Amino acid sequence: MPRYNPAAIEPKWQKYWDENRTFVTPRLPQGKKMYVLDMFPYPSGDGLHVGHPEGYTATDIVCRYHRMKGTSVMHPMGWDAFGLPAEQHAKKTGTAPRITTEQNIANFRRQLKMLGFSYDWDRELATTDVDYFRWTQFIFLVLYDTWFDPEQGRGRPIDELPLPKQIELKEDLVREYRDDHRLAYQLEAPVNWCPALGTVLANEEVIGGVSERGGHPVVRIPLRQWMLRITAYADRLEKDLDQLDWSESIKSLQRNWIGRSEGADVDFFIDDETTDDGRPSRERFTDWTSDRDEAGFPTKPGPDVLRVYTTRPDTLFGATYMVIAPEHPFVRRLTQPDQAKAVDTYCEQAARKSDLDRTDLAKNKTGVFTGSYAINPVNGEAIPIWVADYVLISYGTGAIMAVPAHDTRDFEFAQTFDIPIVAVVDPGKSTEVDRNEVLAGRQCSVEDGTAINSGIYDGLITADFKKTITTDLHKRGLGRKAVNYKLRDWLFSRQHFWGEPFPILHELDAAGKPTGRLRTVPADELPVDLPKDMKFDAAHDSPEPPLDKAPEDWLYVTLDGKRYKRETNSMPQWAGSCWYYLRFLDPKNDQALVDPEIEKAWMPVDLYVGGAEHAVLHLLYARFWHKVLHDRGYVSMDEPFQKLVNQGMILGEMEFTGYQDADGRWTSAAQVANAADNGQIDKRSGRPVVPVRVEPEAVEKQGESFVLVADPSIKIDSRAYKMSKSRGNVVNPDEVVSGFGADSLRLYEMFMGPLEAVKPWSMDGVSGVHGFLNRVWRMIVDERADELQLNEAIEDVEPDVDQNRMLHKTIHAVTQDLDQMAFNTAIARMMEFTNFFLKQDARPKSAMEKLVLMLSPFAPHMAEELWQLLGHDKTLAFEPWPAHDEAALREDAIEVPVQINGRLRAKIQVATDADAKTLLAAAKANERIAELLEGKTMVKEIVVPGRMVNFVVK
RNA sequence: GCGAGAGUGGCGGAAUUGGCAGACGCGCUGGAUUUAGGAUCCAGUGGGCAACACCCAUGCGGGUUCAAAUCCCGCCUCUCGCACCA
Repeated sequence: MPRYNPAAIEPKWQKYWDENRTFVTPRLPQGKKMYVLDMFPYPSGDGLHVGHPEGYTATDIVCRYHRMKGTSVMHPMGWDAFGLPAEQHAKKTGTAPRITTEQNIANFRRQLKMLGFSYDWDRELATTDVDYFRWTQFIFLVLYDTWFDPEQGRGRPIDELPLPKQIELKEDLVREYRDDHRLAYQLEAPVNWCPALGTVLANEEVIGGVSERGGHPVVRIPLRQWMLRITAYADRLEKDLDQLDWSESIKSLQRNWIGRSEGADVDFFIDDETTDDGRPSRERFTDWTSDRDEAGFPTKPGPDVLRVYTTRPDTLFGATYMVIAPEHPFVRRLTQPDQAKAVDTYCEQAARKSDLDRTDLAKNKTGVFTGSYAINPVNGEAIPIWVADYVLISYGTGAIMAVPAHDTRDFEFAQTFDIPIVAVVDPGKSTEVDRNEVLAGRQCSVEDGTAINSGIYDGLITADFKKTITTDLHKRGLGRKAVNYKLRDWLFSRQHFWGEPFPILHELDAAGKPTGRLRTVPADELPVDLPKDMKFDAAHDSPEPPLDKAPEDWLYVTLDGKRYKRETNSMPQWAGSCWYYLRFLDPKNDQALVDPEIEKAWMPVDLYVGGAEHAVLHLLYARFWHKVLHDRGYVSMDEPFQKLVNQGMILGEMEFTGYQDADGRWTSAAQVANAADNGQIDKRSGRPVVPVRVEPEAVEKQGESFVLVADPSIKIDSRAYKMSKSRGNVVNPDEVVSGFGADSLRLYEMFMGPLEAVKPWSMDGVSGVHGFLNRVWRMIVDERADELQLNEAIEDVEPDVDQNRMLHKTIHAVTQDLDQMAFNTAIARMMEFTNFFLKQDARPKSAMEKLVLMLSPFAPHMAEELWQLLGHDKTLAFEPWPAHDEAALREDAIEVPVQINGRLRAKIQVATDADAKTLLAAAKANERIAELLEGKTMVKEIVVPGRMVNFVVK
């Protein structure tokens, strides 16, 4: 088989690596270590997608490269295998989720092996393995057993939680107090229950009050849930980003999500007793302030105040009303009888809306007046308290002071309800707003500026004002500096079968009702496996988890004479992926989640590659767990992923789209607008049009855009779309491998462009790199012979100077590119090498060997085959990476551009090390330059040795 | 609206950080070989031009500099994320 035949050599070498256990990693690294991790896939029924091999090829190249540089490399692979699709499949077909999952894993494993990745398959694991989720459950117990000590800034065992004196000896109170501090706690939280689908939906699956799939009504009902107190770690999760080698854009996504803000908590006096006009009395307010003056600012607000959080304490004098969220506990209390009906109706409506609906209706502010007033602590003025759903109960204190002059939302609200607008910040000269309009209260300005209408604070600039007033409020016991986060606690339970069961038992009383007392399943009795034989209903009629219908012998447990019911919620898919990188290090350990010695030797993950879709949640959750495990002494470092790279999405092939109406008449793409019914119309005629795929031949570029060749007045859209089944532009790796081979697929995915960029697929591009591999093959192999043998141009001779220079230039460039993960340019370098040596009649064997070694991380199958042909009897996986020789790079002469007034006019040949003087002389001696300089006045001569010469003349 | 990133030939993309714009690949054009080509080889290929002279050209408009894709200012467009977070 003298022709390059990937279908034969790829399986051959895959078998070789398997049988020789080439990539099995030792327990502990020997010498320098490198832990390279891929985000493990969810093994869907559709199989691998060309997006998967992109990141996997990149990490495989890095691993193979570093092995050749003598590093101990850890490179495992596994499966994020819990998830809803297998459960839905079970409901439809009756096939148990475990069966479906195993089939899908087998398919994924086959596809990954087909691509020749150098994973240590002995470490393979799935989050659904009972031996694995035993430790996921164990970590849950750690979370349950931990409270966050804000003073030390770390998680500590719950029995170290200091107890307030008054509860010390009361068992039930102690229990409650502890439960209130655990990192894992229970909460009644609303879920989206869809009776028609018989399932609980995630927020993003509910659109406009109905399910995304099928459009069935969804109701929000409260359900007991498990929560994880990730907010306790918000500060560390944000700060520690600084020490990580992640792209700024991912860090900023995380920072954004955590959403730290600094401001102040401020108490506004409210009172059940009011004067005739319905406002709190002056005297009682004065008494309150003097009380506060003595007692200071209380940690928890009492019933006599409405506490707000603000990032703009400098605008306190401009607060003309207050707003509390419809769910605020004071709503009822503050509502005056004549407002009761309006407030009730409003709150009821708000309760029915999902968070999403509330924000969708952002355009118009709604709200109702409660009839009550609060007193602004800085100026003693009584201001009305409203209820409005633009204030969220889940952020800050669920109540705000509204400063319409300097907050756009408050401004809109105040305009709608005709509430006074008082400017307290003079924006000065501003490009954003009209200063006079702002001062008159007709325009809103959120900019910093100078304080006005603010009593003794007038004249202060915003930043100083904030500091000063926060200190003053604190002194008078009216407020305090505060920090808030957008990050919410993590809703950690799902009403699904196919997830990790919680190791939690609920105590039952004699009547079989829960007493509210919990008991954990002891760590040494884990795992809690899922019940084996469970029937699945296509839908069930209650939002309770499916495990509620588990067989009784699973569901009920009797311990120490007490009866318990198992927790029937299951953990979310995130749970298993939160710590898999630790288990890979020690996957068979049945004594610990990971042996500390091994953990210390291999962690942290030196390179983590995956899609940007996990930029926020997965990475945040995993970092959170890692920090808890660190605080509790299970792992040595407090960040798991040192370097993170996100591969860009691979889009479908470029498409040209034109628009036609029902009669087949074209409409220019520039004229197309979205119609109300999701369709598209011609803006001018109003006729509906439909997108039509246009062949590339029918299109040409004209100026900035593409137009129809047949009618250049018709503009055509050109873009690549995300691959999707519905668009029919999905590329299947199996297809590419059978057409071109795995090496071509790998090479193409790396050659497309920078790893992190979003890029469109092109089958022609695959055939392009396939052609390159063919040329490499022909450069080394005698294609005309019947037997596999070396090309007769391969000779056992020293390279000549030019050949040697090309060789070492290539080594130098490829090595540098690999260090920077610039795979596309590394491949280009090897193409140049190949183009050069194909023209050489004598190809030194040593040079060919070095190319094969450099190519091996990219196209390992072909490289192994050629390496063998070049006379080696074992794998090249551990051959030393070629080193370049600086001396070989030297050129005798170089070409230097000569410019006149910055324009290229000639190129001269000079010695490589020519100094400025020589260079200048050579430039002036050039015929063309001399001619052009004739009769001109020299203003300046710029000479950069080895680079260029520029004459500035008049 | 806020945040991040990006705009370079027909297409994907290079450009050692201010120093010859367009490496490498695709596509296209011409030629060679071939029964044939979606195989292989050779040559060409940013635009204008008879021209290898010259002019224009890195989203647009200014600026700094001997010199700008690269630095500064102001716009425009696209992609992604967040979205009433007080």
